[in-house]
Amino acid sequence: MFKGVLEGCVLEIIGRGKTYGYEITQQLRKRGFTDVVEGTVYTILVRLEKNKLVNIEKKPSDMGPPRRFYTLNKAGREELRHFWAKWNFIASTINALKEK
Amino acid sequence: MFKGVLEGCVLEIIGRGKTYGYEITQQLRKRGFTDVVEGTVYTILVRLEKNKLVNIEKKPSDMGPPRRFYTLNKAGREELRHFWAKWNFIASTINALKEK
DNA sequence: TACCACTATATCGTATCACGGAATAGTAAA
DNA sequence: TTTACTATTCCGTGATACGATATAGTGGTA
Repeated sequence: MFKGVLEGCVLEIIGRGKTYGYEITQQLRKRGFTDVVEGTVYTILVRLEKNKLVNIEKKPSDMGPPRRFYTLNKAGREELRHFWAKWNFIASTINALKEK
Repeated sequence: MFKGVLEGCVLEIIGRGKTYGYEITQQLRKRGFTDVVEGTVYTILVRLEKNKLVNIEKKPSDMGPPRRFYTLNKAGREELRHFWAKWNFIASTINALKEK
């Protein structure tokens, strides 16, 4: 029930525009997920690819090795919507438990 | 980072008064965690015991086999406080991501 | 009696998730 | 040439939770 929260966050970030693993990691860190490591993000990206939720484009970079750019496909956008619905449910359930 | 959310919920329920595995499961279901199964709760209870967060008392029941009643000890109450602090942080981080 | 429903605990195997570490690769600056 | 930074990949591991099943006790009912 509580699984895949980080995956949902990664989906959300990809949903905001074409991006790549390293940048996603930076984004997450900046946003409060301070101790997310690259390894974690890349495993999630591999999973997203395996589950066919993303399109991938490989482009050379002048700042290091080539980057793999991710965008959400239709299934990915659908999954993202599911994720937020699930999150809202979880958050309200737990907040209710907290308060009463 | 997202681990142990269900464990925290179990701690909260125990924190409200002496209770036992089966009853905890019912409570969780009633409160929205509709598909929590006994197996899951018992693994958590074993973990709480192993981590010395609870006191246990065994009492006969006239409604079935004897029950193992759990209460939080000092470490358990401390852990519960930690859990809610962590949860508040997670919830606000994710809600911030959701909104902007 | 035999069977079922409900209460209650325990245990085992498994999948998934996320972590941590290390290797590899590329560019640029010191 | 060494270091720092960007960037990806892979591998091993631990923790969490799920699912299924076994066991045990009580009470009702056919």
